[in-house]
Amino acid sequence: MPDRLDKLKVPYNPQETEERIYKLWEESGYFNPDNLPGERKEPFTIIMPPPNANGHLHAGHALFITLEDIMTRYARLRGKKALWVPGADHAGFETQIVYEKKLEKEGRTRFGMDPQQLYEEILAFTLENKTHMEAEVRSLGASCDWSREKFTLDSKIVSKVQKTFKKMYEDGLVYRGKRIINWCPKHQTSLSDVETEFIEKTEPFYYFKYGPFTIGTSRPETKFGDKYVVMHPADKRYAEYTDGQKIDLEWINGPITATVVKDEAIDMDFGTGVMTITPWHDAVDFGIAERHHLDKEQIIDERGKLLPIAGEFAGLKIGEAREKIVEKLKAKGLLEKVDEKYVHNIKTCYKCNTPIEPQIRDQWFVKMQPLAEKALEAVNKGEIKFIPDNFRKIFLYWMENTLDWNISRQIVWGIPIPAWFKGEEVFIGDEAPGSDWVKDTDTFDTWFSSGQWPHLVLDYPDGSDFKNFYPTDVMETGHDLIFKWIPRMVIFGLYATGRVPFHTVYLHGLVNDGKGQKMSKSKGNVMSPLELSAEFGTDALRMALIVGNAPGTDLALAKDKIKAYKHFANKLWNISRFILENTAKLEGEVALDKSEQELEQEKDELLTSVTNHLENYRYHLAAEELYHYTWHRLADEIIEDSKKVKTPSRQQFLRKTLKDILIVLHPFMPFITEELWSIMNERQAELLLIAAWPIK
RNA sequence: GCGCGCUUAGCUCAGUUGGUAGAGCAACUCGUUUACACCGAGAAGGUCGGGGGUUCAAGUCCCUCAGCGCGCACCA
Repeated sequence: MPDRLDKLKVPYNPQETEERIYKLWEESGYFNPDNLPGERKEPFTIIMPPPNANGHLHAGHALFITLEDIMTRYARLRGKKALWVPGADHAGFETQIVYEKKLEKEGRTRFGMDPQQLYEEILAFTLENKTHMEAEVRSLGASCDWSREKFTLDSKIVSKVQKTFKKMYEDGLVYRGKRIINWCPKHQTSLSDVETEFIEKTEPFYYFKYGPFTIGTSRPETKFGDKYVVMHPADKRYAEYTDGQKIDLEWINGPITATVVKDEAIDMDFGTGVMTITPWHDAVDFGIAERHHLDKEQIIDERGKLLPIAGEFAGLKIGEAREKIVEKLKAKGLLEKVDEKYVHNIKTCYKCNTPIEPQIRDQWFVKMQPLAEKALEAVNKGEIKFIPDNFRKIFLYWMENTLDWNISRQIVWGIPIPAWFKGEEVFIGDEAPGSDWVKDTDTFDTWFSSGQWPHLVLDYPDGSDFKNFYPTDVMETGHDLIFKWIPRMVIFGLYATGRVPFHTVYLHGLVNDGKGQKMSKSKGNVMSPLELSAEFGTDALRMALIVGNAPGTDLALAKDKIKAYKHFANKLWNISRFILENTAKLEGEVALDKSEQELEQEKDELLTSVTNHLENYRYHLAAEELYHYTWHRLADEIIEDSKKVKTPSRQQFLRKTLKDILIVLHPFMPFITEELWSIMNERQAELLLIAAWPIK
C-alpha cells in the first residue's frame, strides 16, 4: 500500500491542508488564464466587486467569494479561459468615516487637520487593511488572478477616472451648478441620493397664521426667510389671490411683504393647501423657486446653526431654536394649532442617521437622463439578464426615474476632481492654466470610480485584456447594490465602450445569523468567516453558504448547518478511503456489467442535472443534488452493496465515479477535493483545478 | 403613496417549464456490520397563510384577503 493512502487513515484536517493547497494552486499559475493548458478559446470573465479596504471580511464577503469562485472554477473545468480579477476599493466616504471614528477614539478630529497629512494617514491605514483583506480572500479559496489585481487608487485608474470626467464635461454630460444637494451636517459633505435613507419620525406639525393664510410646517426654524406663499393654481379656496400679488403681513421678526406664487407642486389635500417656501433648504421649494425665478436665501449654515437672518435666534442650533421660535410665534398670536403626532419620513445620512440639511452649493453633477436612456435600451433589448429576474424591474424603475447625480464630495479621501476655477471660469485638467487659478478641493463620489470598474480593470481602451475579456460574463454582487453600483457600471460601460459591461447580473442576499437576524456588532451576533472556516473548514463553510440559498434571498447561517457540511467533508474523505483501499486500478478498461451500466446511467443523469443547474446559476440546487447523491446514494447504498459485489466492473465504476464526483464537487469544495485528487493520482502532476468536466 | 418579495415539517430553508411535497438541524426507536459514531438502519412529522378561480391535474398560473419583510418616494 503506497504511503499516500496512509493520509486517509486519519480524519481530514482542513487547517493543515488548505494553506498548502492554495499555495500549490497559486504557484501553478493557473489562476491566470494566460497560463491555462490546452486550446482554450472561449473566455469567461468575472470582475470581483472590490472589497472596501478598511476592515476585515465579513460573512457577506464569504458568500460572494464562494459564488464567484464556483463560477470561475466551473468555467475553468469546462475548458474556458477563466478570468476572475480581484480588486480593492479605497471606498472614499466609507473609509473616511471608519478613519474618523479611529481619530475620535484618539481624541482627534479631521476638522482643522492638514488635508495632505490626513490623506497620508488614511492611505497608510487603507494599504494595511488591503493586505489583510487579500490574505482573507485567499483563505476562502478564491481562485482569482492576483497578477491582475487592481486598486481604485492605482495611478492608472485615477488618471482614467479623471479623463472620463473631462470627456463627460466636454460632452455636456457633466456640469457644475449651484443646486440643492444633500448635506450631512455631521460629516460636512454632500451626499448622493442613494447615500441617504428615510427614517420615520413622529413630530409636532404646526399651523401658523401667515397674513390671510394658514400655513402648516414641521420645521418652524427654517421659516425666517419665507417671503413667498405658494398654492395650487386650481385651488378654488384661494382663487381670489393672483400669482405675483404682494401681501403685507406680520411674521417672526416683524412685518414683511410676501408674494403669492401659484405652482402645481402643491398638494391641495395636504394641510391647508398653502405653504411658504425655503428654497435653500428644501428640494421641492428649490424646484418651485427655480421655476418662478424666486430669491433664495441661506438660513442655516453648514454646521446646522441659524445665520444672522434669524435675528435674535442667530447662532442657535436648529434643534434648540425650534421651540423658542414656536414660543415667540405663539406669543405674537400667530400659532393657530399644533398636531402633536405628525408621522413623516425624514431624510438622513445613511452612515450616521443625522438628518440631511439640504443646502445650495456649487457642485459637479452628472446629467443622468441621456445616459439612463441607453441603459434602459440595453436592458430592454435583453443584453443584460438579471438573476433573479425581479431585479430587472427594480433596475428599470430606477433608470426611468433618475435624478442628476451629485459627484462632488467634501472629503480628502478620494480621487481629486481635476478642476480649476477663476471667478466664474472653469478649467478641467491636471495642471492650472495660470497662477491665479484655484484648485477644486473636492473629491469624486467613490461610485464615480467604481462605476467604471469593469472596463478600467481590463485596461480600457488599449489593453489586450479589454480586447479579450470585455464585456464580462457575470457581475455577482449583493442586491443592496442594485442602485448604488449596478446602474453606474451599465451607464459608464455603455458611455465609454459602447457595450454593456456584463451580460448577467447575479444578485445574492444578505447573510444573517442562524435565526435570520441581521448580524450587527451591537447584537453581538457577528460571525467571522475566518473563525468559521478555522473551526469547520473552508469547504464546509462554503457549502453552508450555498446549499438552500436561492439567488437574491437572504440566508440564515447557523453553526449547525456548517457543521453538517463538515460531516459531509468527512464522509467524502471516507468514501475515498474505502474506494481507494478496496479497489485496484485496472489495466485497461473492462466492459461494464448490466448493474454497473445502470449505475453509470444514473450517475450520468445526476451529472447532467448538476451541469444544467450550474449553467443556469442554480448553485443551491447543484450543491444539494451532489450532496445527496454522494452521501445517500453512493455511500449509503452503492458502497454498501459493493462490500458484496467486488467484480472488476464494479471496481472500475467506483474509481471512475469517485473521480467524477471530485471534479464536480471541486467548485464547491475546492480544498478537500484537490487533496483527495492528489492522493488518488499516482502521478500527481496534474491538479484537479484544471481537470476536465466529466460530461459534455 | 408606489413597487418588490415572503408566508411549505419543531427550527432554518429548497422546490427550473403545473403532474398526488424535499433537505439540513432538532426530536424518536434500534444498531459498536473493520470507509466513516463527524456513522448506519428505521419510523415519525406538513389539508404547502385564508378564500375563490383556471385545469384532467396547482405549493407551482390568475383574482382576493390577512400577516411579515424590504426597496423606492422632493407631501410642506
